[in-house]
Amino acid sequence: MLIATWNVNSIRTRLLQVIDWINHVNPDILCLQETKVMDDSFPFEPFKKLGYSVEVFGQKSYNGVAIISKVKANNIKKGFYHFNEFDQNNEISLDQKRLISADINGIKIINVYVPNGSSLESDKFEYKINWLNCLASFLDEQEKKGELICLMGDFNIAPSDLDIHDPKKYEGGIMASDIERNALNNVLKERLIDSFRIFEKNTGHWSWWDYRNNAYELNKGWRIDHIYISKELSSKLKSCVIDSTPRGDLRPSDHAPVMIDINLSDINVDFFDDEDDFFEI
DNA sequence: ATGGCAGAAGCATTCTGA
Repeated sequence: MLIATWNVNSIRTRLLQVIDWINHVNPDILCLQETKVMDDSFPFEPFKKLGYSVEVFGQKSYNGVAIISKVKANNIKKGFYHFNEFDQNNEISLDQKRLISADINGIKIINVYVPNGSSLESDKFEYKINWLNCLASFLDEQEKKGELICLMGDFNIAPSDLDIHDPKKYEGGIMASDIERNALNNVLKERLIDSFRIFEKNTGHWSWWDYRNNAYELNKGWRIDHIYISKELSSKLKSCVIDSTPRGDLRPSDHAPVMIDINLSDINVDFFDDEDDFFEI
């Protein structure tokens, strides 16, 4: 089963490239970030024509996430829903459309677009850290249910200096600070593993290249798009790949898609309690 | 130290991103 994540930086602008990529790669699940479109304007039809179902959580101009899957998603949740009942005014939970989750093929799929944070001195940085703390408590809730988790998306954090083309230059700055890395590790705790690092221990692998300064041509990138999986899934993981080819297209997203291949055959499908979580393989 | 490039909104220019 192929599971992919891609920050497309506007789904309407990138539509043909995304459809083309799906036709080439044939993913089972594709999580999108920065769709930048309200739900009623999302281009559903091209995906439905290819046999995919689409779940969206969008807003005007900014942010926006979507889950595109061959098997229809169950138990779709938008935002940090676990806060909503007791924290109606929490802008972290309700304002910016940055998280959508669903159960697909016995796995809890969590698609996130983590705030960028601008700079360490910015109010947006505080928002980023608060948002990550909310994500940590969201995962605490999921963990209580004992689900297999695949948490993926644009994290806007390089987990280590190996994930930055020039770590000295960006040391301690946005996407590279200890504060962000600690907040990320608090989300992951001991329960989630970086799929990419199971296979690749070296530097030089990027998922994002700045539009400016010829960064892609000079291969000056960062690895900030990640797929984290439950420990129980890691033994079933066959590969994790960053496909940088779409970044070389005309008018590309500044991010490349990342994907994993999981051997689904021996996952226990009785995992979920809810009856409507049963599915066909 | 600064700006550079791109997208959306909306029609000149600003806001946001990373």
